[in-house]
Amino acid sequence: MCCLKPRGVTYQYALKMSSSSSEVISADEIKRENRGSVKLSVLDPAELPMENAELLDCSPASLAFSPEQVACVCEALLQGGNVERLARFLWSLPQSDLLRGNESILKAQAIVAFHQARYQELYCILENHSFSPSNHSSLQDMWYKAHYTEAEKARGRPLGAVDKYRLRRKYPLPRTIWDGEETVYCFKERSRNALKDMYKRNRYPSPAEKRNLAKMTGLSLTQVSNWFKNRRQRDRNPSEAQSKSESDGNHSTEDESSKGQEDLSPRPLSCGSSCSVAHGTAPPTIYSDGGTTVIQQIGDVKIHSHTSGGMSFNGDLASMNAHYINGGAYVQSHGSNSLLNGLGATSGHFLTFDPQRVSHHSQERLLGGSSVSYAPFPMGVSETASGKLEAMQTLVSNAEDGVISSVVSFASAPSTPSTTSGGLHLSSYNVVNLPGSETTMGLPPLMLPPSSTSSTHGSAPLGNVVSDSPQHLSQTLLYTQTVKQEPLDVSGSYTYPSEMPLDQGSNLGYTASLFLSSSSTGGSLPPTVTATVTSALSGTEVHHTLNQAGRGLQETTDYRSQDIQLPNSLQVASRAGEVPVRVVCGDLDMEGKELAKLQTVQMDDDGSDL
DNA sequence: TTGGATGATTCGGT
DNA sequence: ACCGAATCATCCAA
Repeated sequence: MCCLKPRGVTYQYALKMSSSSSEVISADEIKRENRGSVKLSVLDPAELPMENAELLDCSPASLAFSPEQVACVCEALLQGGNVERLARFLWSLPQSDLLRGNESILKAQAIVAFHQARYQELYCILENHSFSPSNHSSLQDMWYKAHYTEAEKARGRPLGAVDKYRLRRKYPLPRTIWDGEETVYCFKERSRNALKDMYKRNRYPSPAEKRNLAKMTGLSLTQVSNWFKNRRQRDRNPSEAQSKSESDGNHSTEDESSKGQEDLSPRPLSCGSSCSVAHGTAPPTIYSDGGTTVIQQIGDVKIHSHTSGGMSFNGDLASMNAHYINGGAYVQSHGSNSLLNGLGATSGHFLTFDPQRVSHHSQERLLGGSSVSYAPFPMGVSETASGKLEAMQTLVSNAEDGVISSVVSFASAPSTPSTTSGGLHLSSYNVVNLPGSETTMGLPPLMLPPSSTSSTHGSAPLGNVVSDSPQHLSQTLLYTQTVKQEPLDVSGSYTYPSEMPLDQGSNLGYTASLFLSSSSTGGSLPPTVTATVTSALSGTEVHHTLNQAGRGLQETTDYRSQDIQLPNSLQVASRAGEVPVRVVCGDLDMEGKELAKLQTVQMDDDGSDL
């Protein structure tokens, strides 16, 4: 083997070859030209410095194309759009090449079969070989068009939209060219859910948010914009578009939540549509639903947000539990209805508050920067709830054009539910989202009216997280984040991490719990952090174990759930003064496809791969 | 076949 | 450029 080193053959090379030698129509011809004056010149001559000499010295036998080269030529001809030439090229290939199962060759064969109306062969190819997702779209089109064409020929008349719809039902896509995810009106369910989720939070997303949404959903910016425009329009005019559908009770919960706010529109709401359910201050409603505590505040909420120990819930829906274990002292709230208690992953708590509505522009500005704080739980909420308040969380969310950072602090809060002066233990553990991590957050960013942005008590600046004393033996941080979206959601303006995929396909919403535990290994070894994420819907658990510096991510269980998503970057620090531990959870996409790509990496305490 | 649901387009206003 | 309103085209389930 001498010439035409596969590694030297690039796609560009094939393209150039194809375009520069328009007469090349078959492998043999290409080979002949190789021997002649037409060189298989790569775009970068330095890549094959001896190319000409090698070519000239090659024996005929050595001119056989490698599989990569064949695939490369196929791709080039495919892109060139000359099916006839592609057909001749395939025809000239030895059977052994065709049988290799190379995807490019298979795709080329499929296209040729389609254009030559050999549909059974096309179906056979598509049904019996798995194709990469990048080819799914075109192959799906081919699959349907082939069936359409067959049906049209059989009927002798063009097909109508309904005819095509029936054919699609009759001949569903094979899983070899379809990821199995249902698409309705061209939008995948997950994309739709992402749009709905964003709409709940903000009916008027900023351009940056639209771009991010488009990226997440795989839709174009125009599609995203159209979706929001249509959505707003149809929320505004339910009498026209929805009056009938309302009567049959077949509306989605999301739609209902949108309708609930509709009389208050036009009113872009970055804080969530629930803001508009009612005005005035109303006591929060607390109810429990199968172990899920739901607190709902209708109307404006201003709860000692500026006093020490005061609590300010500005997200419409937020639920967190914090449990603090230190030296064996486990602090947990009590009472079945208490907030911020319950360690179980399935004990979701659901808090809903309606922040004071603000003007359109103010709302939009919220996305550009806000500060939110969770203070202890002293007001009526916790009074109604029977449980003690023993955990405090503070979350600060700053968003600037899609860049959000948050700081969450946990501290032992006083068990006196009605007081607002509970001591804050700022030296306690912190969960910190890295400031640079775009809009992905480990904890839901909450949005506040600008008037409340100053309430940040209990929040620990990032600097406090960084520590210099990594030796806190036997310390464990256990942090639980539980988020549950209820079908009765009053508008769901809860601000999920923008890239957290929601499973709204079921009315149950989802529950995601995050446990981060840290235990020192003693001595100079950094602590090990284990993160466990549980989806209440699927019951799937994901464990992450990593070393102190965040080096390496460990997936110790399969990640079958597509209901939840870890934040891209979550920094977990032990007590102030300790070296922070960073959890990098990978860049997961909405489709959850990347989930499967996460590799299991066993990490030793020192961070080295096992 | 029908009618609601939904994405896309057009148009005028800001 | 973005919005709302009106409308169209298509999808889809009954």
